[in-house]
Amino acid sequence: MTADRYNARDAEPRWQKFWDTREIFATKNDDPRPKYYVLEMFPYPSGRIHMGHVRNYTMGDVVARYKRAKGFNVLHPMGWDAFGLPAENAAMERKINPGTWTQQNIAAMKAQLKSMGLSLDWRREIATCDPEYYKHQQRMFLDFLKAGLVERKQSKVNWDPIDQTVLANEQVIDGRGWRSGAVVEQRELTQWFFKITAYAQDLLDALHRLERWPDKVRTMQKNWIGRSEGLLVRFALDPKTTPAGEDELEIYTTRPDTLFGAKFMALSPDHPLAAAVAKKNPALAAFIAECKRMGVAQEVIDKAEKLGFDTGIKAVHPFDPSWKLPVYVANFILMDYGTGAIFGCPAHDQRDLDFVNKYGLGNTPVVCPPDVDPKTFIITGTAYEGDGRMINSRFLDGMTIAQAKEEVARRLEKETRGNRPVAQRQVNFRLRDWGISRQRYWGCPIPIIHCAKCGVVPVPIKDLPVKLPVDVDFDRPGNPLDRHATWKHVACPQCGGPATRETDTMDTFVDSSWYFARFTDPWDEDTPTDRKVVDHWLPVDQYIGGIEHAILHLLYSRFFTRAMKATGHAGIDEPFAGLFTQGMVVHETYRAADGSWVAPNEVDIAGSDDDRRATLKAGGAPVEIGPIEKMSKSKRNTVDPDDIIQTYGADTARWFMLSDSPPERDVNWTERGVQGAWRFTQRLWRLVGDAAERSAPPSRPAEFSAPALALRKAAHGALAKVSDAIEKLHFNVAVAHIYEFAGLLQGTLSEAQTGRRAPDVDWAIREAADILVQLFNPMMPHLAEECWKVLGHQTAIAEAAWPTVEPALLIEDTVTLPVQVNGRRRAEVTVARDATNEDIQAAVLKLDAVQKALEGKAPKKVIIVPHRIVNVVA
RNA sequence: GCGGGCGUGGCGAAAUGGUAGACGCAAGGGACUUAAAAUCCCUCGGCGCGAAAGCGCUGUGCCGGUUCGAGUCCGGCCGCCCGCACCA
Repeated sequence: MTADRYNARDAEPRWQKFWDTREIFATKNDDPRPKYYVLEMFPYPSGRIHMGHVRNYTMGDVVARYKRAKGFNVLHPMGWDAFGLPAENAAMERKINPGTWTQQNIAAMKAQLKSMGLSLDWRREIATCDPEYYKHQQRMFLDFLKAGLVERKQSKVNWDPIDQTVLANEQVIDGRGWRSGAVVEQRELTQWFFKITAYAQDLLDALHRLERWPDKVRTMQKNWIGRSEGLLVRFALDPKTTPAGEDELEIYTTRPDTLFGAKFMALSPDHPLAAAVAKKNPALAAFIAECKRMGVAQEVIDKAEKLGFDTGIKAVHPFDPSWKLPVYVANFILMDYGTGAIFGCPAHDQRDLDFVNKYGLGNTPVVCPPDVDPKTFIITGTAYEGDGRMINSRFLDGMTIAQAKEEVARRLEKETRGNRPVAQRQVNFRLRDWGISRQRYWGCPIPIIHCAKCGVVPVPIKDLPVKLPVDVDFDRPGNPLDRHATWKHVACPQCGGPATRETDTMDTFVDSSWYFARFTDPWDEDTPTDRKVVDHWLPVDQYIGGIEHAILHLLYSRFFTRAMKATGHAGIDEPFAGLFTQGMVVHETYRAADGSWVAPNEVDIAGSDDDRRATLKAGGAPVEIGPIEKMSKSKRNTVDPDDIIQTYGADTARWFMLSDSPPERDVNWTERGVQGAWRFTQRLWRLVGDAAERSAPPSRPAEFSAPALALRKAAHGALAKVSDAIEKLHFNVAVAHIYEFAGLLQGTLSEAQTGRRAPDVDWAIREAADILVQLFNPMMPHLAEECWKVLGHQTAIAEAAWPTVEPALLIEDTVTLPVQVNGRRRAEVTVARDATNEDIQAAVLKLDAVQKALEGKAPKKVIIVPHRIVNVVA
């Protein structure tokens, strides 16, 4: 006999302990079975897990448990992305050491993850703030440096003068530091860079091979890399108008075909030629200063008007020495794309058109759209950027854009000035090198020593790790490493003289760019990876995480894996063979009368769906129900996973996360939905209990009666469908099939209750119950273990093999086909499975409904799709 | 502006070009109960006919097209969401 109610609070910790002590989820590297590596993006240890984590890790766990049952040696590890700014903020606010704060958070979140019943190999746990982890990262930094993949160079950065740190673009809001509120300055700083651009073409090309990645992510990366093919053109400058030493201007264009529509040239305010002219022209110097002050914030750019300043310089058209173009400095030209200079063709570029309309430079259309008379084609407020034939372009007239591009390139490549061709073809990328220097404490120290005599000296590998000092203070802004009394002062490894450490630390995205490789052998003390082991496990077969990492983390990891290959730390290019990006967890919002946000657990909801009313639990004041939005602290519409697990159990939370929406879409967390999931766990428990009371014959019956056979067919059909859905990560579909099958088994049980008990039916019921429990085991593992035991199994279901479909049971003797007449469904016909088309046609034409629909006409054609449909065409 | 995705009942959603709405939620009706909860059964896109079983028409944002057959493929609109963006 089983208890009436399933008690998750009792069962879940018990089974978690069981799995733990038996080390059921400990993965061996030398296991001979085929490998399967499933990974969810590891969390930042903020202190508490949130529902997004629950969704992410539940999906991964379903895959892990399913693949394990299917006979794979599954690697399913977990760790902590443990460096980052929040720890420093906590240090400042609460006077607690960032390391201590992080460790406390890890302990708390690990307990929460354990309460979810995830099938993780915790022996492989890593934290990126652990010197045992980051020493290997420092080692790879040095190897990358030796391989020419790391570079130190000056670059323009956002500098917060109050916090005295570099800010990422995302941390600059309306031109001000997000924390200090100070107006951010543009500074030239010397920084460390990973040369991701060295792999720009390869990172782009390989996207085509990532077939199990969402198209969306591939497209985003493609756009981010931003390849363009164009022409570098050297324009001669009219010496009469140009400062000494400057005789030409090189520009980059993807539209050399529009060269005869040129009206002006434009330089970036950061262009050296602009600086040269500004030396003798205070008005230009002032203009350039104004442009730089505008900054890079998105808001500013959106609103900024196109502004220019005429330098007085004239450039000579490459096809016509008598054609002179004015050279402007313009605020919309970026120094770090192409050459920082352009020629402007206003008729076919909106920005250029806006510019000439402001400065009265006019425009000449050179590409005429199809079906438009060139004589009447004029451009006024909107540039024409489409296809067409060349006009007003001398020798290009009549050509297509592609032909014209080619013709211009061919001619200018042949022409020379000063022994060099006037133009050359060039591929350009939008992608920039990855600046990894951060003026922060809580990150991986960059293992470099600066010596006045020897310059930049790598820390010898034997001296790794360069550990972070623990005795730091956060009472002032700025980098505590820089002002630490002793830490940075060291002897130069080369000359032994006094030297200082690099006090910048690495961007935390470096930490997460190789953790998936470290999981394969986290015990290796000497090297970042064991080549045999890492090449066995990688690539990750299924990676699961949020879309917010579509570019940064996923692109950095792709680069890092290539760099690891180049330096012998791995043998592959692509780290993630399969990628799945899950949707967010969203929830209704609530607002009190005074406009303040109210949390879901402070609200009572009454009324039906179309007339729902919310009131405060405390006091009963009315609450306004707002739109459904992403769970966030600011809107207070979060639900605490601990509360849900306490109230309903982890299995219920997991089930609901999977059941309601397709995994890539947002899921709306509702109390009703969770209750529905909870009721289903209880229903399964009762159902399995009832089934367990059937004493199945010890051996399989030789023959099955119709009801037994029907149940067996349903069980094996469900098995096939659920397996297929899990393979495709269609968890909501898998859940639906389980609901359906559970309902059917329940129906059979209550029918069998009233009738005479038959051994073959009982046998089929026991088989069906076993299959049912196996099917929901990946989603609700604790309940499954408990049910498995009730069904009399001696071993854990976590170690049971996935059941095998009996293919014969999926084949019906007869099939029922819908019959259409002229595409409208009129009847159905049941025929033998192997009936010939002639038989089917004869049977169909005999049907009254068909004859009626034909209205005496003879059928022209009868289309029979085997086992699918019949369509009679009259 | 460029790129990508989506649009199906009251709601979340299913549906290799082949019976649209599986499954769940909500709702309505019934059984059980002193009552409630829980549980079980039935109904559930719209319109119409019928006492009922059932039958007919209509229906997947809008307009066209391809096809024996379109939620699905193609073209054009409309709407929503997401990403990128003075990238020459």
